[in-house]
Amino acid sequence: MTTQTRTPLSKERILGTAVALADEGGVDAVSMRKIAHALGVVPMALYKHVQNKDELLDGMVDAVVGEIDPPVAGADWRTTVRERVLAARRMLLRHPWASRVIEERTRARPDPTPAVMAYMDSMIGIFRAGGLSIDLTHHAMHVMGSRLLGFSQELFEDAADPDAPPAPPPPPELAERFPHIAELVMGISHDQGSVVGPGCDDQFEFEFALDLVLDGLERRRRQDGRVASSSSSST
Amino acid sequence: MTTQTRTPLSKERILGTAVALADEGGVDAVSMRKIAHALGVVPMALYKHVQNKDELLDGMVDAVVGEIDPPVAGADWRTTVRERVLAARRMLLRHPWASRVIEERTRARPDPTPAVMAYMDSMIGIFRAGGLSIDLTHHAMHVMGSRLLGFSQELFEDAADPDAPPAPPPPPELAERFPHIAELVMGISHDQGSVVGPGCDDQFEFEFALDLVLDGLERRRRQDGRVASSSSSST
DNA sequence: ACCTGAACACCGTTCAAGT
DNA sequence: ACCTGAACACCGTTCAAGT
Repeated sequence: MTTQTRTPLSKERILGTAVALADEGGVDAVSMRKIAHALGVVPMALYKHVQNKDELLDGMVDAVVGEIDPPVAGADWRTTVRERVLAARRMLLRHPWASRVIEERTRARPDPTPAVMAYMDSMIGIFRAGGLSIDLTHHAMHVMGSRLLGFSQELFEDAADPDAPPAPPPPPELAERFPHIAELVMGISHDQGSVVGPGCDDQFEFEFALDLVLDGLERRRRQDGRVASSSSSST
Repeated sequence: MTTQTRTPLSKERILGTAVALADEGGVDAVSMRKIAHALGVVPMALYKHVQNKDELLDGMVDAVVGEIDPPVAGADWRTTVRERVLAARRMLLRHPWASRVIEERTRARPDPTPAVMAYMDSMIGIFRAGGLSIDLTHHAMHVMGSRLLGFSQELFEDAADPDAPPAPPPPPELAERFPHIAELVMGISHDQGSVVGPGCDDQFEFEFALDLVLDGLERRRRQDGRVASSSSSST
């Protein structure tokens, strides 16, 4: 009905609308019918620019992975990787649906999408330039794999909202069934100012894990140098 | 039509059928209608034992998490955690749909399901008994979070099937666009017997990452002892 | 030749009608 | 009072009919 009809449909416009819908309403808000409706178009019109929904999801993945800030030049490998991963995390926080879709689509396709390939290629290049052996770089990519795309971690999920109600103290029945969880929740609370825990600082926890992994890789790199790659590890 | 009608419907029977369907056909094979059909029952009959599909998925999560072998007694914390995580991985390999569903449902619920809580409680107990501080245990749980449930990692996904066709050498066009990936693929191939890489040994890569993390936690634990928890880290 | 509406084969779930 | 079939509001996608 609007003048939107002027603007011709294109894959970019479709992907942009799909990403916007996902950002607003989660991945369930992305359907061929809803995208078409948002564009003032009949559902079947989308199939001129996109083969099917899987290809649409691949396009969304490429769009957001392409948003990740490029690596900054001039620092050591550890800093460069760290910044790049934190940039990836910022993208994932902007698009909460993305980690799920990236994982799903990467699993479903024979190869990752081009932007994901480019991201991986760049990351491998940083490791290699930093002096990691091919073997160690390969292991490093696997280690980062579960991390750099930020899957899960929030097993506690205490709601990041700082204005949330103070969260009821753990019911005594929980303390009885799960004493160690209860101790942890209490302990975390005491370490901080507030009486009952305001939940976890996800950014801190993410960086803790990232640094733990980077420390380990740097240690392995130095060992590699000393033992001249005597271990013929698998793959 | 069969004598199945004799066996009364129960939540256990429904969950067992749902898990079997998922094991065979993936998570898409799990629908209220298909479960009902497999049980020789009308779809609405399921709603007597299960409030809705989300509750069914929660039940499936609890069923498979409950399958994880309990911790073995008498070893140091590092070995105990290692064995437990490898047991979790074995469960995830038996039920390839599980990591996705566990993540989805854990994200959607206010608290994890009871079996997941029990698993976490047990894991926390192992860390604490091993001498990790409450703070460090908390960080450790976050670090393990993305790992112990085994999300992702397979970014390469070279098909674990050892009898797969030798995999075509990377097309020269790929080597041009993604030189670092190409180098890695070639390098991995050379390190092994075969001419072109047979893909990754996922079990090896998993254990490499796990040991990297456990090494890092053990190191932090020893540091903690020396500095008497001077760092008042967030959460 | 192009576009598109109706239709197909699915969903989870509601609800009223039948026993 | 209980059970259940039809119906509702959705899906992605096919395909034939209309321009």
